[in-house]
Amino acid sequence: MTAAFVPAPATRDGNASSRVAEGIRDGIVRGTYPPGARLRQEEIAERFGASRVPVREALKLLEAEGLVTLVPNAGAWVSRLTLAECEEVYQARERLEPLLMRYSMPSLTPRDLIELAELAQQMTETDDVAEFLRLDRAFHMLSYSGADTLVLSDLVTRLWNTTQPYRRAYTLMIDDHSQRIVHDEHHLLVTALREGDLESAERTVENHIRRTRRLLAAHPEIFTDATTSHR
Amino acid sequence: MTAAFVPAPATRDGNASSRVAEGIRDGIVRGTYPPGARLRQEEIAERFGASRVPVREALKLLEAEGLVTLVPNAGAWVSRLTLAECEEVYQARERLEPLLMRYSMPSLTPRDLIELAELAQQMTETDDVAEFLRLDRAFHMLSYSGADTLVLSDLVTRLWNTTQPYRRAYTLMIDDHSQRIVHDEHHLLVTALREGDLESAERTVENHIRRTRRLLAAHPEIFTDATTSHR
DNA sequence: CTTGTTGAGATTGGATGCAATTGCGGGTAT
DNA sequence: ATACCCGCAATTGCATCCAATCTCAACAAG
Repeated sequence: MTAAFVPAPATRDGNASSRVAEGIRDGIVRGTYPPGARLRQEEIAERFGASRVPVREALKLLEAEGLVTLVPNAGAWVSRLTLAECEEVYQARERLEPLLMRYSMPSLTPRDLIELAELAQQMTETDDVAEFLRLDRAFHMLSYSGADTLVLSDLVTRLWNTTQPYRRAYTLMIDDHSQRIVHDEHHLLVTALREGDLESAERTVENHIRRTRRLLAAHPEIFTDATTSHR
Repeated sequence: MTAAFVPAPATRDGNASSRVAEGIRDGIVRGTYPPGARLRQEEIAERFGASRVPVREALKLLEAEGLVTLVPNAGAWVSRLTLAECEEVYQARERLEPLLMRYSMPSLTPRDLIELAELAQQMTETDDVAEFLRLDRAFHMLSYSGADTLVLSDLVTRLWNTTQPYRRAYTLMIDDHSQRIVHDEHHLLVTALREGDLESAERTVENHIRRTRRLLAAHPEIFTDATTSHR
């Protein structure tokens, strides 16, 4: 028979619950759902063309990922981190990401290195915050793409996800000087990878994360939310 | 009014889904549900006196915790780790637990230290594997109990949970020599904590985990399962 | 003006029932 | 004997429905 004539409602792959979870996760990471935002089951169900049952399963999943805070009989909110919690995540990342880099580096191809350099370059050329964040994430994820790990890459991705809203808030207010340092660090990382200097790559990653952590700590106002006080 | 006359079915606190999740998690950690075991929704629902809906939510939660592997339209199994994945978890622990120790140590009370020494002593006196594992877990968790962290302690607990079945399998086959080393390491840790030597405490923890990782790697037969081939 | 109370509406939690998919066993052809 | 195919039982996925609980705004008291 010829190709399918099915309209393909654009939302037809995978389970409803996984689809919903992915959608909400995406919304949180992209900033559509900011920290503290209430997530109403019915609203989400309608948004994804499903009933409330798969939505609740998705919320449970995201709760375990740390992206959503569930209060029994009350509701679900996008998780909000305190500065202290955010620093915990960053400190965990400082220790885990160099390890992941160790797994990844040996398997990075010359093609990957070229692409990394391109991403780093593109980051210097954009003014759009969303684009900046997208490129930054793509850059680092690509630098870890050589790692043939399941647990570790998953873990790191999750830590990235939970802190993404604060990276966004922070990115909105950094000055040219700080931005320059970010670019320098990325360039240093690419260089270390190119030279096959694992030690240097690991330390560059660690420093990159540490510096961001300290900058976040210097801007506690990011965490004292202006709107509601939900957690 | 006087105390409630409700029969209290012993399963009456919290949501059904949380209760079920806790129950299954407990079963996996205690070894009741071994890796690879099939988890049938209806069976679990009956076991916990609930319907299948909260069971499914619990399974989703546990999937995100890494304890359960969900295959769409097929079923749920207790997660089975390969040796490589287990080593990933242990390497992550090697980096995260010293950090957690750093948070915890300053807040440990003299009472905690006494209890730690007691737990370490009790471990040398038991022959029962389940008891040994229980004490080991209690020992380490107590050593981290000073940490006023949410993210980090949660993370570490989860990593412990996912590898618990393999610790059990491994404990079943260690000789007196290896067991002696475990006790020595615990004693060293208590000493370091007592002396307030953070550096030493961190390194002892790291070494303790690293040694276990290497011993697990020396017994790959633990991971090649004899029964089914489900993952 | 602030704080506590109360009741209706909104929202979540869970059970049941049905459709969809999978896995498995017997049968058949090679 | 082996590989393949088909059909039924078992199991999962999901929508709907009802009960339980919370939210919130209006109101009253201090």
